[in-house]
Amino acid sequence: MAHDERRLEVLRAIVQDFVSTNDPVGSKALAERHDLGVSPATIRNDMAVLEEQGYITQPHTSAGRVPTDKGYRLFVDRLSAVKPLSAAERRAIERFLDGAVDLHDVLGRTVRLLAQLTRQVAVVQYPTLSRSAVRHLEVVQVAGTRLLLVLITDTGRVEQRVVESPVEVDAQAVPELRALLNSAFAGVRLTEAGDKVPDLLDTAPPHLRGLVATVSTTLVETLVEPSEDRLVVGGTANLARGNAMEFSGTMRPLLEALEEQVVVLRLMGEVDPSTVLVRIGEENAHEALTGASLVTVGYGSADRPLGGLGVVGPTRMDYPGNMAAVRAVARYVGHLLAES
Amino acid sequence: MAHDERRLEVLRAIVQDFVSTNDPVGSKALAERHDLGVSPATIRNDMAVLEEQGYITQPHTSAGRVPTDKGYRLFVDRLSAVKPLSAAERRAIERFLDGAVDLHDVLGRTVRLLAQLTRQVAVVQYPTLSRSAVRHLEVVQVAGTRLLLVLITDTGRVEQRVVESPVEVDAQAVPELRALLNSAFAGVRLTEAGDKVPDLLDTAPPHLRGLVATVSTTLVETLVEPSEDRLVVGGTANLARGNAMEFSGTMRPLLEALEEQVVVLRLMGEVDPSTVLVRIGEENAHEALTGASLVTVGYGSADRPLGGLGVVGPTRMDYPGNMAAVRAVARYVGHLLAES
DNA sequence: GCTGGCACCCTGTCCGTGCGAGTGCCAGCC
DNA sequence: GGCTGGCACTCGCACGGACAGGGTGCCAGC
Repeated sequence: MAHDERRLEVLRAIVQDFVSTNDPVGSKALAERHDLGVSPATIRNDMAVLEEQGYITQPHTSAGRVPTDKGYRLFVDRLSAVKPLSAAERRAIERFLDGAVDLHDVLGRTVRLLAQLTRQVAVVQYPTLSRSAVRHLEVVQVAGTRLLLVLITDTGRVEQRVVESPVEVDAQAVPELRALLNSAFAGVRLTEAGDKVPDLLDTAPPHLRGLVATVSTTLVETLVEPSEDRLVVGGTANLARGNAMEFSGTMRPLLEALEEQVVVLRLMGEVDPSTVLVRIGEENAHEALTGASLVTVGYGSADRPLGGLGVVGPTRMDYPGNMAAVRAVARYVGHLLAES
Repeated sequence: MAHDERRLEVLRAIVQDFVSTNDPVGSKALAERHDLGVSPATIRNDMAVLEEQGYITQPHTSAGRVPTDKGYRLFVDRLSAVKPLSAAERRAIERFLDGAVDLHDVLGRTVRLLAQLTRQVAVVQYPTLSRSAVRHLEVVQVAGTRLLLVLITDTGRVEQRVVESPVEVDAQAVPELRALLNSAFAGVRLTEAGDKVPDLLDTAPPHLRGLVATVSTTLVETLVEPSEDRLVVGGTANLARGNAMEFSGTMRPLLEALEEQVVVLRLMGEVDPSTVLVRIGEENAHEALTGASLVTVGYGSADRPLGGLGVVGPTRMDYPGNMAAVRAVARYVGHLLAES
């Protein structure tokens, strides 16, 4: 029905105008700025219906309309096309990310890049340990009973743990231990590391057995557990951008949630590399994130997801632009980490 | 002269009142809340002198007085005693920091602890590489021509670099290379690593010489250079605390400076473990930090400084309290890292 | 050198008014 | 039936004047 059709067109126009101006948008302005082919009065009628259906609302009587969360949702789902990035932006991505020296650097650059591209707060999850495999294990003795265990994963991540041995460790035993651990764990996914322990204990020479048990317990315990996921956050200065702060109340709860990390990480957990996920306002089901939207996507390949990244900003954000930026950056980072 | 004496007492009272209430403080309120033994009129005279000398100022005619940067400086230097921490706070420090599993964790906890203790933004510098020594070097081949170099320092820090070799690397050569590097560099301060290279090249067996040259060049180049210093920032949510934002304009430049890191790191460079350094407002000589004060101190021992930590907040902050907290935390972290 | 008193200044607040933006509704037109 | 122009109505906001309160500077007196 051409009828409904136009109504959606009106909604799209409202979202676009409101995102770019931050003013509630009225029927007259809409008619002027968009070729809707109808008069303001007609638009008013459509608006009344849209409001009835819960897609828009007026902050107070006799002000323009503002999209609701539901309105943004419809916009994202049906009314927007992902905006392709400009050539300059593509180039910026390459230039920014090339020349990173290590994982930390890659993620640091990524987060800054995303923040700059979208003018929002950017978050990047460290490649999840549980999805990676052991590339190398290193054991260094730092004191009589104390060993430093360094794990290098095939995603280039380096993890360290101190292991306290109940008995003095013979310096001779360290290279043996290293060899044993590597032959047992090299190439093994961290999630499956636990399964290898019995085998390892069987094959270990008797004089090392105690030590191997201690070390592999720590290894499995601390590294299989995915709680250690970390998050890199950047561009928080963008929160303070809108002169009249965009967020309803203060932005403090948001800053707190970002530092908390756990909230955001949980949301990141559901992400996959093939689709950009958008969570709008109340959909986040977390108090601090009411009034905020997340645009997230996984990076890595479909069979080998590494983690997630995205941006968080006010619900009043440029969804198509941010979705495009997030997706493009995720692809690039995925390639970068896959080949290293 | 009892005269000057009282005038300073007035300044101290002004600073204390203003810090706790955030209202410009007037002569009458001062006389009521502090036992200065004189009448408001007298205090007014003293205030006029203090203003003349530049220690206080009035935001506008007929409002109370507010300390200037210079006033805070005098307060910090001469009028305040470092407030000892409460037993509860000491316990909190221990409880918070114990049970950290690795360096990253220690620093993360530290920054959260400091932020919580002071209700300001906290910053902690990673232990500086250039001041540490090599504990162990690990070489892992990740592809034909690509080696991953992992450096473990005696401060427990782990650094990694990818080294691209011009020629295919023989898998056999890797253990040899590792042994060579370790015997050459183990125990050597990173700053002095460069000096060892000629020796190393002399003693290296001919077939490894090219490889050793490549690797040690990368090592020295990238690791001696202190630019890689990192900063952990926490408690930014505290910036948004003051309902009427404490900072003159917006807090955006400050957030930007904190993300920039380099600005703060430069200030951290001058820090040492024996004295708490306070930089007030304009003293920071950086635009973004005008209106902000830094309280910093080094951690580590005098002969072995590791890095710096501190808090940044509005010039209107509780200097004695923050100085005490910063010092106490630095001491504890210093011990913690020294023994690991 | 301190004190009380007084005139003065300034800001923040409260209220009333006018204006403008935007709406809803209605009658008329295509 | 749907669209349009017109019109009355409703608020929010900006402007401006009045007012109270807090704070100062100065002066004369002790």
